[in-house]
Amino acid sequence: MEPAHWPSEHSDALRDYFLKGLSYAEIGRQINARFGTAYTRNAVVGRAKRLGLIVQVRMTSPSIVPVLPSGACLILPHRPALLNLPPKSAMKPAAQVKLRCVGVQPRLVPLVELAAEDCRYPYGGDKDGEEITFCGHPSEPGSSYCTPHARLTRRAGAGSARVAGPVVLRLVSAA
DNA sequence: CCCTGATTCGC
DNA sequence: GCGAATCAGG
Repeated sequence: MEPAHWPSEHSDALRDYFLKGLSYAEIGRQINARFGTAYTRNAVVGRAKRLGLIVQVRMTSPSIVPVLPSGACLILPHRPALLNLPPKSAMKPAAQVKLRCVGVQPRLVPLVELAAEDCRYPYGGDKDGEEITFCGHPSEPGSSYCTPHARLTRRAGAGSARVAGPVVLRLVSAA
């Protein structure tokens, strides 16, 4: 990794997605797809936190209430009904966020030319006003995506990449 | 089992 | 500051 620091574009995208309500994993995948990076969701979370997007609730155990005035009780005098920032929970607008970027070359088929068996994997949804095209690769039966995209929707790296594991410590009982 | 969120810790 | 490892919940 050359850039030890997040480019502003990445941070901007992160903030955008974050405020949009996407999950960290999705944000990470989106950013990775768009910029060709390899941020893990951990990285996204960590970055988001450091960036100040994440609400840090400082709840230390002891003495949550520093002072307890005999008469004055500050029991939430104000009730801000709605906050500017959407709560990290209770929101699922982007149910199925499409992903992109895989080792595949999308045919970028326009919607009008998209066949029934073509992988409906959106490309170009990054920028507003940009034409959205689709992967167009033959999709798996029963799925709307081609193999790589279908699996991209799921987990990454796994699948046929179970190598590089923690070795197979094999005891050679040579004698 | 899979997923995600959030924190901690070493680099 | 960065991100992997790790823990915790669904």
